[in-house]
Amino acid sequence: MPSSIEYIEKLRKSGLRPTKQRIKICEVLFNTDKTFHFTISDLAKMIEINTNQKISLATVYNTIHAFEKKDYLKEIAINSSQTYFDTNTSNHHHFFDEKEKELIDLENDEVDPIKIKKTIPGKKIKSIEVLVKVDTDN
Amino acid sequence: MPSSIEYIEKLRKSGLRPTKQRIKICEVLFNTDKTFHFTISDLAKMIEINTNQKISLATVYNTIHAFEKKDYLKEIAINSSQTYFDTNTSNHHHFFDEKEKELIDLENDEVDPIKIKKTIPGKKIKSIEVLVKVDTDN
DNA sequence: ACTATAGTTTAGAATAGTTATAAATTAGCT
DNA sequence: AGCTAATTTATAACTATTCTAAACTATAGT
Repeated sequence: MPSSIEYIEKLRKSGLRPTKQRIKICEVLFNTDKTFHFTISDLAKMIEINTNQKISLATVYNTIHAFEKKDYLKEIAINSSQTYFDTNTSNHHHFFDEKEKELIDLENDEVDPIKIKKTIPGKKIKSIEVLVKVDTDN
Repeated sequence: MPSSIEYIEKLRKSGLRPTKQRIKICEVLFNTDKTFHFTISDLAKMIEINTNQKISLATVYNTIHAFEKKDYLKEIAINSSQTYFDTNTSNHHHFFDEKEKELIDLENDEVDPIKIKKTIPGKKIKSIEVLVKVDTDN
């Protein structure tokens, strides 16, 4: 459970000025043992609940994009009307329940290693993402 | 290279009335040996080029969704500002070049079988999609 | 063939998520 | 304290997509 001083350090180290908005967003995202998935609107609600200080939606977007660029967060590849982010930045995959719009982590060691046999001339692999769509069992 | 009569049959068989708009869209999508990837705006451009008859954008959306539901097409899970579709409905995966916004097929037999070791109680797997993000090799 | 009806198309409005703008504020230097 | 560049902010703009409701059309039954 890092303190705000640690977030200030973390932000500074990655070249981001530790503003009170960024520190607050760090607290909302990282003051927990478990990682989680969220959309911008989820996050906006969490901030509103956790705080008296209001953060503009534009700032929330800016901050999340900055955090993503600095690898505090990962964007998850699904198409949904909203973009999902993950505070778990380790190499891992996802289940997605389209009905519940719910994401569940699928750790790397829960999937047999993905071996890609095809190569594309002039291109190198940057990431491999597995999305397992699930449905209610009936 | 199916003829429009074959598209009429195909549409009827799946319970879709063979309107001239749907037949034209079938021609644009399926009158080719190779399958391909497209966005709605790609498709709208292709229709404009291939035809004198104008098709309303709402109809293009309606038709693509109807075709997707009938498994003429597959939607590809990536997050991009636009949704991608694939005329290749076989079980397969994709490379995605984020810079070029280009998709490349990765056939099922070009990836070692994906074995998911985790299960979610009450949920069953509907699909497994692998997205390999690539970057210019340098 | 004619008609009724349900399905389809259409233009345009509405919606929603996201990005851009440009003015006000703030962090961090000297 | 004062300067400067980075950041925040409210709001406008943008864009992909969906909705609406009126006009049109395929087709089944007569």
